[in-house]
Amino acid sequence: MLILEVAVPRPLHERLDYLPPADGTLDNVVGRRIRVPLGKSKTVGVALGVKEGSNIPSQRLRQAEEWVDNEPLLDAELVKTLTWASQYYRYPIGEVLSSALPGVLRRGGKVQRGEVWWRLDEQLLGDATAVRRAPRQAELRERLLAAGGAARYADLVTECAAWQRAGRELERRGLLHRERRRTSNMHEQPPASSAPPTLLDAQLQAVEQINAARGFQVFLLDGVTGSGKTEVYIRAAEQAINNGRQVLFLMPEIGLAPQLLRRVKERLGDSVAVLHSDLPDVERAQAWLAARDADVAVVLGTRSAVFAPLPRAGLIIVDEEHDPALTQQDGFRYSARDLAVLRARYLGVPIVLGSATPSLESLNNVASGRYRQLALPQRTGSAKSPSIQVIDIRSRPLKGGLSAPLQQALGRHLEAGQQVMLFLNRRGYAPVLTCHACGWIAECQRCDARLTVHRRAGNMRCHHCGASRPLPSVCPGCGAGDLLPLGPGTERLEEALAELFPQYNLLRIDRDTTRRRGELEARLAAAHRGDAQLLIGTQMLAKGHHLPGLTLVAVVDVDQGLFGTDFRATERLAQLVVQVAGRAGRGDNPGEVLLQTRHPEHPLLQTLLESGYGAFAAEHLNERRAAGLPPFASLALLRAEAVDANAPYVFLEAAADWGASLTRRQQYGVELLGPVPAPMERREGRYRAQLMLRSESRYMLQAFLGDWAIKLAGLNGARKVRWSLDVDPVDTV
DNA sequence: AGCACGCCGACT
DNA sequence: GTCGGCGTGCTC
Repeated sequence: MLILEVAVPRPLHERLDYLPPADGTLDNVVGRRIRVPLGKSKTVGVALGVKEGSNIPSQRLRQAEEWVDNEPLLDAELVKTLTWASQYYRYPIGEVLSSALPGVLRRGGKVQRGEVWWRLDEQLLGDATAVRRAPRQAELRERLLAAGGAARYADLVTECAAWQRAGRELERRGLLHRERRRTSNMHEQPPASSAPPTLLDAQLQAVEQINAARGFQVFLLDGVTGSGKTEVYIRAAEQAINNGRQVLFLMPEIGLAPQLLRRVKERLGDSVAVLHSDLPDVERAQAWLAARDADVAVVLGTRSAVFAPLPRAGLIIVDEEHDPALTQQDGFRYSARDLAVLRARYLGVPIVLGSATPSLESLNNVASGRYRQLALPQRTGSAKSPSIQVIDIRSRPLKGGLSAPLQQALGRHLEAGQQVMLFLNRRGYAPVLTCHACGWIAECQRCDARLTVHRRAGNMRCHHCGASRPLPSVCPGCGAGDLLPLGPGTERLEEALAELFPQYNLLRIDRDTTRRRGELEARLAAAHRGDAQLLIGTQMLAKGHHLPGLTLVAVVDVDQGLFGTDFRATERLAQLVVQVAGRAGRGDNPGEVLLQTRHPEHPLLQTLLESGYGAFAAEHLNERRAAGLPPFASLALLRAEAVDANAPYVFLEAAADWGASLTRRQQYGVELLGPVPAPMERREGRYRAQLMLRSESRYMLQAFLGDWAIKLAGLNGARKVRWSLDVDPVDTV
């Protein structure tokens, strides 16, 4: 008797066996969605195989209801990749499949293919009398005429929101028609644009090597900021597309997409699907299906786009490969970069990992010969590398966090008509509020953290749980006055700069000023136009933005990252400093970078400034080797949290005991470290602890996890905590 | 994850 | 006597 193996969206590590549905054959079942009964309800699963007979007693077997798809939605490669990911990250296969599929498809829905277009009725083509008295409608008609009579609805309403009503009105009068068009323009030639830039030698060589690759090969494109990595990606993509192949382009943040998207469309044509998790459900499904049907040549997206189907794959690109945002941090925890490499292998295509500050993992893979390095050591055009200097702020008076030398430098660049950027990874007005009289400090009730003062909003907020309280007017500790905000935040920085340089325009870019949709893009565009001379920002300003007028970049407080608890803290800081510095001097004028610190002699700063990121990385790799840390060892982290302070330990002790008994039975060479409290023990009212697993061998760690992880859910106390297992954790916090 | 089953406390 | 608390187990 033939049995169907189905992965259902439940936290089950096994597939479930079903009798085949009454309808249809059993050819080509893998990757097809199927409606099945489950417990009292029904659900949609994905068929993963057919087999003869089942271990489940036949009276307990239930019959699958019906196929959702006539042909596989997920192709063999994607099923293989997802199955591997489920095994490696120890996450239930059904949930892994769920996270790969856009919501609509996951729920068994079908999506209308193609996009909505608006087409002018013939009556309106040559004759404008019908819209004579309606300026919006006339405008829309002009726009559509210019596009040859029809355009994408989505493009039109983003261009001008008022056209939505105008169009509806025309539609009502039968002067405009709504229709669906499938993209199907995979080989449409891009519009002839301005001549592509001439490549530097190093860029040319990189492109040639990528284009010469036959089959799977990993390239690490190690290019200093401003060295033209994007141009290399585009040239390599161009060749893949010309060969009728698809390109997957991953980047850490969708905030970087608009600039890139424009460039990609300009050079590679309109055949691009954008795929990220903020997209409305239906659009996501359409983009996903467009990739699956090879209607698009380029799939551009954030980490979840690594699960886009690529039936005609030719090349994968991962930009900013070092960026932790490429790693999913909750639920199904995976590294999009690592899975992209796996997919490239399964698909037999080259993959390019690009960064100005490659991860130590990737550099080590270059050293061991697994990856091939493509170096771009020079900036393009006339841009020179910026000079980097440290300002020792010990015993210097600070105004809003700014030392006198920094203030002078700011004045100098501003007077020369240039832009300056101040980088401070701390939103709000001040990170601490204290009482001058009694030493009281504003703390979060639910986390081991201080409350940040947000002066403009008139409250104090916890940046870890989001709790908010009004700013007290007198000290809640002693009832006296004197409440003092300590330390700088971006809001305070803004205040100080407005006072110091009132004649210049200021633009602050952090999560507080860019909460609304499109606000980040708007502010970046304003920065680009030069509307503001002073730019203030957090982390989000550090990445990839090209601002030609910017000549001075200052890191207000480098020390924040210097003594982090995580073993990757120094790597992160080095990457941050180099990336931030890379924003300066990308036009014709040389850039200057200033770092304020209380530890000018810190070896990280010394190495980084004197010898650069490469030397830092080499040195740091040696330290990692000596300490037995990744990439010279593999880690997994079991986390647990609960309202009851003891509950995490009950569970983690049980897990550690179970692990120890396993290692006694068989020599896995896996060390169990802990349980220990998490670096911020209490968060959102829950106590958190963790158990670290370490092994010299990834293979042995995997073998161990195979035996160990499967039983975690059944351990003593497992149901009293929230727990999660993180394989290859990006941070141990 | 849902959902039911099951076994002990305070209510119409 | 029952309503409901959430601990435990199962989903083919």
